[in-house]
Amino acid sequence: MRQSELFTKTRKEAPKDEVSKNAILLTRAGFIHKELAGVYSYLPLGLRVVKNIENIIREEMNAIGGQEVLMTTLQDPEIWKKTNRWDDKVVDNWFKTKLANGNDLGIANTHEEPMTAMLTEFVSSYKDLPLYTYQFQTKFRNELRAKSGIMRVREFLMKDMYSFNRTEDEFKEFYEKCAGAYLKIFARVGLGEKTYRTVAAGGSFTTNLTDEFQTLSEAGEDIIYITDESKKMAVNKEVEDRGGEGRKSIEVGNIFPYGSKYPDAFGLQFQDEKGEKKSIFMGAYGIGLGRLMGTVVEVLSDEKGIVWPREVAPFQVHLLSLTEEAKKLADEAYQTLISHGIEVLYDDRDMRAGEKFADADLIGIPMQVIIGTKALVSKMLEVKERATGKTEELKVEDIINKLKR
RNA sequence: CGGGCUGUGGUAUAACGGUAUUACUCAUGGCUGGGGGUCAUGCAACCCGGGUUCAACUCCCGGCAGCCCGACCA
Repeated sequence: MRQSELFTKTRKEAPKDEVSKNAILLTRAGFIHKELAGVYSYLPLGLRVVKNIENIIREEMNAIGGQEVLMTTLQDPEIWKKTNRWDDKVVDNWFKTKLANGNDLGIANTHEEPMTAMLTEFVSSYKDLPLYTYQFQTKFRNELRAKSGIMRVREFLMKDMYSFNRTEDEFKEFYEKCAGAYLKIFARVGLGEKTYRTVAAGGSFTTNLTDEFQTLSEAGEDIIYITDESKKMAVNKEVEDRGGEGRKSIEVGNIFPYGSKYPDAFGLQFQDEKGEKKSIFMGAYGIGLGRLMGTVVEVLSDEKGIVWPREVAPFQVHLLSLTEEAKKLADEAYQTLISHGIEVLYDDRDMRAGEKFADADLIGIPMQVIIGTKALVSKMLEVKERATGKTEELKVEDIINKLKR
């Protein structure tokens, strides 16, 4: 798209109410807008990143047999009472509201209960299993204190998958498969080097140990000990306090074995080949999309701004037209690139070169194509890699080939 | 939820018991044109309520909001 038409604009100064790097850069670059503490809107550039992350996750979830659904934000309290999780004393971060008739209504903070309850309508035989459902859905959690920009918020988009298996072995097999899919996701969003599968305590509703995926970052709230660098394994300090050199990290995903607690609570069971009723083994698998986006910014940005990895960047190419004379050539390059299906942010604004460079570095699109007086003479385009600053001279066709590869 | 700090144009800030500074943004025009350039003109603000006072953005009380530390975090 043409940047002259983009309604957001960049800022030189950090907002005074943000301290975290992710919120400062994302706000300055025009990706997000804060509505309330811990409540952020996503602007065109930010939404593109979220959608890219969503698509990566969707591909990996589909690859392991996930079926996408979309469940509701408004939830029936009766469902939650069955597992004793409606009471504020048990789950204290509920947002709740009431119907016009005065009845209580829950506002989604997770979906174990409604998902399990819904499936009683469809699952009753061993032939119906295994089943893996997932969704991208907004969760609301009444955190006592929102903090760290988009890392810990009260309203956020989450991918939550739920697994339903016939046997514990079948469940474990899937659990490992999903762990593998998670590592692929984190690698694709550019965090592979720094992300570890981490043994953690399960929290209030799971007695078992669970697995978290932790990305090393000074902005993190957790501390992990790396147990095997080559296998990317670690253990959370909350499980095993060794002292010594823990590393700060951000929890970018988690997977939980639930056993049969939730399915049994709703009578979600199946009949095996012999007609016997059996319990279902359940698991849950979460990734917060906003937190993942914030983590990418925390880990990969530099002093000039954000550095998006290729697969999550809002555009593939940032085309900069530096002078009035270069405009015609830049227009042609823009048309050629988009006609080949390449997503281009075209800085066609009437501004000085310095400001365009600064904006491009702040916004962080991985490839910058710069058209100024140099290009008019050589007929070659200057291609600059945002991450390294390296430049090379290429023809438009070469750029297209490079991106298609 | 406990403790601390802070609320001034769209953004970031200054000063003051007598209605408000500067910069950026924005608008118009000039010079400029490869790393947020420059000159001129202009638009635009004191979180809300109460109190003290001749007079409150300023002091006091209450509220609301934001940030930080801690606790919490399926």
